Amino acid sequence: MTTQPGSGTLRSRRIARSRQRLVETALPAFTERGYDAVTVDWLCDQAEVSKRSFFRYFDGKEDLALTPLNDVWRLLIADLDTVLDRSGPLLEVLGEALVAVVERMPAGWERLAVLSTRLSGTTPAVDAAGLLVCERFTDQVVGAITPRLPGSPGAELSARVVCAVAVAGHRAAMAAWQSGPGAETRATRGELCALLRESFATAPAALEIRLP
Amino acid sequence: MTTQPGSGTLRSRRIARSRQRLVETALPAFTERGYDAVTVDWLCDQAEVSKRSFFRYFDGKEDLALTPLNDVWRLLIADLDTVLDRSGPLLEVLGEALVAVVERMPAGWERLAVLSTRLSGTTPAVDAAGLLVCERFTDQVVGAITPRLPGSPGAELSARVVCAVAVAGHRAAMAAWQSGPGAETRATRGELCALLRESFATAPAALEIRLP
DNA sequence: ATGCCAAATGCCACTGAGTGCCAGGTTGGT
DNA sequence: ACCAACCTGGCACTCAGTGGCATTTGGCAT
Repeated sequence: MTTQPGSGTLRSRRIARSRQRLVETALPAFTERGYDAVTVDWLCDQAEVSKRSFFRYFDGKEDLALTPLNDVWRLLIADLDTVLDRSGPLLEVLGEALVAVVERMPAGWERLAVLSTRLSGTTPAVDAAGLLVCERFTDQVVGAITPRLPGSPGAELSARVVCAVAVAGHRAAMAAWQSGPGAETRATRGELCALLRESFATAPAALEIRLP
Repeated sequence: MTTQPGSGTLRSRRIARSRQRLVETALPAFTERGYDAVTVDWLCDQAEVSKRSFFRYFDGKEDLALTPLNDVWRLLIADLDTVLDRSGPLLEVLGEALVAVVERMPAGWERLAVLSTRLSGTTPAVDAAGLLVCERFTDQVVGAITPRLPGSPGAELSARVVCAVAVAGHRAAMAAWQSGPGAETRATRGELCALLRESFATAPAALEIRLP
């Protein structure tokens, strides 16, 4: 978790700082020396955390690599009940909520998010883990939405389809954002939000696409 | 690969038989004793294949577990150029091609496909690997379609969205198919194709879904 | 301040996936 | 029959991830 310093108990702040230190160490190292070449043992050494604690903080090496991205989804999941109280097309609601969550991420999130996105573009294991998190998000949405749309047959499939589109839009936006020149230092949150809005606005028309 | 016996050279038939033996051994074992409890070493022992060869036949343990499902996507990818020569809405074209590929799978495919689907429902690592294969399918479609739709801006995003919907429809259909009573022995290919057609037909309307 | 308890930590040994290397065997073509 | 290419098995190795347990430490009530 990318947590603001100074919140919660001393204990939880220590944990947050350790996690933060690991992420700050890992992402640049992965980028420079390659994901496989950077071992968990080395990272633990650098961040002065025992390997055992590492696996208490993160679900695994991929989870560490995806922290900035996963934080977004986790936060969105945490807010789901509030988000789904709004009315309107589900895809729009999810899109706006996603933008809102991105805007709420802590300062400096951009730099790590860029590295994380690039990493999932180059490292299949990381990409797979990221897709899994998105799928879990979908499950949460389905679980939260079915009771809200009583008696509508096929609501589950519809929710899944909408989430799939949302995830695809998110991935496309992240890919475009990350690929800008000098993105690792210059990519701004405003640009990302604009890309996200654009993806979500364009997506519905995509189903019309025809082969000539 | 679930390959028909008797095709190709002696060498490739040996390989196909070894792969087949591994899959036939693995999927029931995974189901009965649990994915983690069944080790690669044990499987190699059973199928009389060296561990070294195992990793030459499969990309990993997950790839083995997903063989029946992955075969479908791989075959679809192999046929992509032919498939995309048709005209009409991309989603429909992909849907029909998917059904056609399923119908072409070798006899007895159903039994293993059911086990494989269940496995990805219960084992996150397997599910993640499955999602990755679908994502690679998407990449292939994007790569094949961009040159065919010259000068249409946003064609890439559109293709990705359509593939995401196709994948979601496929997953929903497989989940429904596999969950039928006694599916491990009684699930028929006809049922699956019907479910697939239904998913693909219903999907476009899903984007209209609204919150009250 | 003090002392207790639950939670966090570190350490060590262990399992299991996956790989590099190489020597020997099999196959298919000529 | 022979050769080159490819396949195979075996072995040792790395590294991710876990179980168990003794120890520390922050939180909190007194």
